[in-house]
Amino acid sequence: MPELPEVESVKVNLERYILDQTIEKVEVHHRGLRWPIPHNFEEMLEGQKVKMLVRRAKYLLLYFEKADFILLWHLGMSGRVQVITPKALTPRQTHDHVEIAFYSGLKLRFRDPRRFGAMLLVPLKELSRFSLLSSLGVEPFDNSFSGPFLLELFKNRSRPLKAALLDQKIIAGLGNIYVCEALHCAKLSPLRLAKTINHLEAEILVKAIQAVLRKAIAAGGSTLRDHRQPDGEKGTFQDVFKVYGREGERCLRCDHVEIKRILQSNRSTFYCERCQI
DNA sequence: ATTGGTTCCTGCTGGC
DNA sequence: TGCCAGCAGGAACCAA
Repeated sequence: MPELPEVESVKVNLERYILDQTIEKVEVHHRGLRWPIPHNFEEMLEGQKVKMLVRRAKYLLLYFEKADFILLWHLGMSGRVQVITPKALTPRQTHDHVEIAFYSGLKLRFRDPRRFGAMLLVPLKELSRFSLLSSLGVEPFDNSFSGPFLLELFKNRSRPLKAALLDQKIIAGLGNIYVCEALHCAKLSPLRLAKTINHLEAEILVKAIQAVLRKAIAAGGSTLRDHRQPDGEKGTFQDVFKVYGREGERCLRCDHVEIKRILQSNRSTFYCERCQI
């Protein structure tokens, strides 16, 4: 489940391989992602030299040296980017929908069984008003993301903290795993309404979100099933989850209380009833 | 304007 | 053992 830490890890790993590399050939084997891959996709990308990679929320943005567009890439639920070197060329698998070959001999494969991912070309001049990006909320590591800022964002929000934190229009990049972990870290109940948190709690929550994300990025993200670095490495943050997926196990902070799993807007929330108030 | 519910998709799991 | 319902989740979309 690529959330901010997974996408950031993919970005950093991918940079090592494709920065300054020129695309020789693009093959699309399945155009039916979240939005259909346009028919000029291949010819637009072929010949382009990768200049820069940027992560925004859970999106990966590829900038090219001479193109007047970017490649906007979302890994969806099950998306995985695989780097293949000429020496280790493996056969294409069922859900490898897109292959990008570079003149260096390197090849990228985008594998996405559930096809919730997306690959779009967005003109640079439309970037600032492109709705998928312009509607995104604050980046958790942005300087402006502070306690008072979060308090303002949550003012008048009559939704549980869980739902508010998952909303990409408020804060960008958190998914189910890291919302659960951050709320546990902040000792806040996922059931609390966003508008009820006070100044101190907002401060603590901001710090908790950043701390959890920072640790997860350092661990290369969480590998539950699909997530891998482009070079094949797994993330390890799943080994230190405090609550996510730990229903019925002991809370690592209060020791003897069992972690609860509840459904909030039809999605699992894991939390400790005792220490998350 | 906000909020909650539904939907897309495939692979895995648990119950019978 | 085999089948199938149910679940997993990111986020657009729709309805209230």
